[in-house]
Amino acid sequence: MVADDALCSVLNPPSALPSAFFERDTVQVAQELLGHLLILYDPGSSLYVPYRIVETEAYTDEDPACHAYGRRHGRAETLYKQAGLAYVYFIYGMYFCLNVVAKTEGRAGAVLFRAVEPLHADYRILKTHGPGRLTKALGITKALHNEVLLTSPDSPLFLAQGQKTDKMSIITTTRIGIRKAADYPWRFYIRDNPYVSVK
DNA sequence: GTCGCGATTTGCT
DNA sequence: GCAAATCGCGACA
Repeated sequence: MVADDALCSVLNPPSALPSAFFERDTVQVAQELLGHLLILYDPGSSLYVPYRIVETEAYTDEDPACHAYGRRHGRAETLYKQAGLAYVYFIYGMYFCLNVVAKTEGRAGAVLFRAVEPLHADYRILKTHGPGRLTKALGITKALHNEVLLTSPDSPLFLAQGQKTDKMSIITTTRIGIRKAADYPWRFYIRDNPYVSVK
């Protein structure tokens, strides 16, 4: 467990979420990731920088909008591999999008990170509302594609247990920026959080 | 405030 | 050739 406003050192690393957390239904994982933490390790200061996950979307192999839909090769191959891997792709000629593979055995699927909230004051100036801005602010590139997002302190980026607040309520909507399966209610965000990309 | 455009990868038609 | 899980900027109202 990490104090929400604290940076952690290598001597006291945040506890990563177990791989079993991601070996479940993709839509359920997308919902439950809200309130948990994305931790970025800064090698310069040897500190872990925490961000609260405030907005996610789910994509599965039965979903026409998913890169794995009807296909099992190319970049989408990662979506069939083990849960907890990073799936990073380049889009619109300019932006990266960060996902974590989350699905039951034999399936394919991932959760897209659309927005995070920097928990440490020094990082609150970053623009992290929106999948493109988020990856730009955190320096996430295709270099992280296929990296494991579970182990600390080996991974530069991983997911950790957050403090769930009693009053955190979750809004469910349709996903942003897609035409296929535009009616699927698979986008989730924390109500009233200022870092959510689109209210 | 709202609208339209350009950035220029990836993979499918 | 073109659409896509996007964003920032400049034009106009």
